[in-house]
Formats: sequence, C-alpha cells, structure tokens
Amino acid sequence: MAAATPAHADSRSDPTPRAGLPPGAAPVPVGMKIGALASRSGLPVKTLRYYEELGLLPAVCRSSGGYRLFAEDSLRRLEFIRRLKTLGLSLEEIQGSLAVHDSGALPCADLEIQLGRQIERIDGRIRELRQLRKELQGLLAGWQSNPARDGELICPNLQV
Amino acid sequence: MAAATPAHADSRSDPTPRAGLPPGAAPVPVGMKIGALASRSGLPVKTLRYYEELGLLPAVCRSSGGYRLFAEDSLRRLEFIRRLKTLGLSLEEIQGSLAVHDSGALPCADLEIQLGRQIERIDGRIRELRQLRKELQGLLAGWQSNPARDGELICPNLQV
DNA sequence: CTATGGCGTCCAGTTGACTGGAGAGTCAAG
DNA sequence: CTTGACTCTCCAGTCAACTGGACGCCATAG
Repeated sequence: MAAATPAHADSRSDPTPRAGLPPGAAPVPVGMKIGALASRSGLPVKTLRYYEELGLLPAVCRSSGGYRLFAEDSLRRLEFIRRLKTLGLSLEEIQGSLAVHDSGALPCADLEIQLGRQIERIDGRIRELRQLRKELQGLLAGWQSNPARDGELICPNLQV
Repeated sequence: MAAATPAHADSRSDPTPRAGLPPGAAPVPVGMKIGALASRSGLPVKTLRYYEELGLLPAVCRSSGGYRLFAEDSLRRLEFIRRLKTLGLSLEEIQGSLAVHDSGALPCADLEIQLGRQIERIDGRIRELRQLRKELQGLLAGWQSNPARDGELICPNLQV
C-alpha cells in the first residue's frame, strides 16, 4: 500500500470537454467533486456549497450529472478564506478581497485596509469591554452579599 | 398645566374586581395596560410582550377584554432588567435573578456570582481580542502593499 | 352609529455562518 | 440489477433579542 490509494480518486470522473489534444498527454482532470474538496480541505460539504452559493468559491463547471467540479486552486482559496476568518474578517469582507484577486490584481492593498479596519474595530471593542469591566469591578468592590432590604428595591446593591 | 395631564391616564379603564372596600377609598387601579407601561418605561410594546412571554415580566392579570394588566412594580422590574442588560447579562441570566427575587429572597448573592462570571467572560474576550490584535499588528508591520507575485499565492503577505 | 386607536394572537423576518434533513438523481462496483 | 456512496436542490432550524405585519377584537369619543 505504497501509494495509489487516494481516498477520493476522482480523476476520470467525467469526459473532460477538450478536443484536439495530443494523445498521450498527461491526464488533466477537469476538477474534483465536492466531497474530494471537502476531505482535502477539512471543511464540511455543506460549508463548501454555502461558500459557492455566496460566490466565494466558484465551481469550474458542472459535470454532465450536475455535480460541481472544483479546480485545484479552490484549496488555496479555502486556505485564504480560513486565514482571514481567523483574523476576524466576515465572509462578505473576504469576498471583497477575492473579487480583487479574481479581477487579476493582488488583494494586498485592499487587505491592508481591511485588516487596519479590523484593528480599529478590535480596539473599539476592547475599550467597550474595559469600560464595562471597570463598571462591574466598581460595583462588586462595594457589593454586599446580604444587604438589608431597601424599600421596594429588587437589589439594593444596584439601587434598582 | 400643573399636573393631572398624564399622557396615558389609564386608571378607570376596567371595573377593578374588588368587592367590599369602603366607599371613598383612594382609587386603586388594578394595573396599567401595556401601552402605559411602554410609555412610562420607554420600551416598545413589542418588547414588553416579549419579556412577558419569556416570563421576565409577569402581568398581574388580564382585563375582561383580555388586556394584560401590569402592576406598578413592573417599572422597577424593567429598570432592573435594563441595568443588568447594560452590564452584559443575558435575558436568561436576568431571569434567574428575578426568579430568586420572586421567591422572596434578595438576588444579591446570586447577582454577585453572575457579575463575577461576567467579568471573567470579559477578561477572556479581551485576552482573545488582544491576541488577535497582536497578530494583526505583526502582520501589518511587515506588510507590503504591492509585493511581487509569488507563484499561485492569493496574497504573498499572508503566504496563502 | 362609526371611527379611531389600543390591544390581542400568530407568524415571519432580522444578523452571520452555517447545519440538518427530505427526497431524488448519479455513478461505479459487485 | 442492486446496492451504496455520493451528490443535487430546497427548505428549515440554530443563536439572541427583538421587530414588523396581518387580522381581528375592545373601548371610547363624537
């Protein structure tokens, strides 16, 4: 069992629609089916279909049976998506960068802006959380677990 | 226009179902309708119904016409909810404290725990955000807006 | 009487990124 | 031919906290 036992050997799946190539040329598969892409990328099939539906992950074409066929570079695309997701970008933002890529340009300048914005969002969020933390801390500093009842107040510590 | 011009004078709305009270006693309304509570609390009617549905805001009873009637203390209850929401507690958590209150006890000890947990959640979240920020910062520190193309990489800066 | 407005229930939609399932078609192995 | 794995589309549900709308009853002013 040295080699030649791919879990999803999906090469010869469909009559590749090319004509007039020299016979004996290397077998160039037109694409992999979604299950192969799923197992190679580690993402669920459902997620891949969802990405395709959003336009993040275009399929090369459909097989005669209606199956999505993906190119090899779909894997790189998914890596790109995964990376940007871990950096906190939304799929919509990622789609923007991919659109730049698909237009033939490098998305780096675009991404620099997006990631810069992401830092700002994070800073804003951290500020909010710190403020909230401060408020909670202050509240708990003077907290009495068993205070005297204060009129109709639900919680005397909060004065409400 | 000194007084006596409430926007929603909903006192005499329904025949209060009490019998045998001394005549001449102060008019004690059995409750206010949802619109009155809405305008006095500043919350939308829809939200109040939603809270009631969740069990956060029990109505005293229904009028003969099927209208929810709320007690005066509903206002305090809503203040309590509002306050805890600004402190980041979920409605479910707030409901827990209200349940303690409704059982006749002070919710302070319970709340102390909840708010302590909230601080921990915040700390965790801040740590995550700081880590993410660091990663983004590091990435952008060496960022090249217009790098050379690197093979099939979508973004050379990210190496994906 | 009507007209108006408040209130009732029930159902659906919002946001984001999926996830689950039904029911049917495809395809290769045995 | 059958089986089983794989795939398709379409629809619904998840989480939270609402929000919007349709349709109909209730109550009161004129």
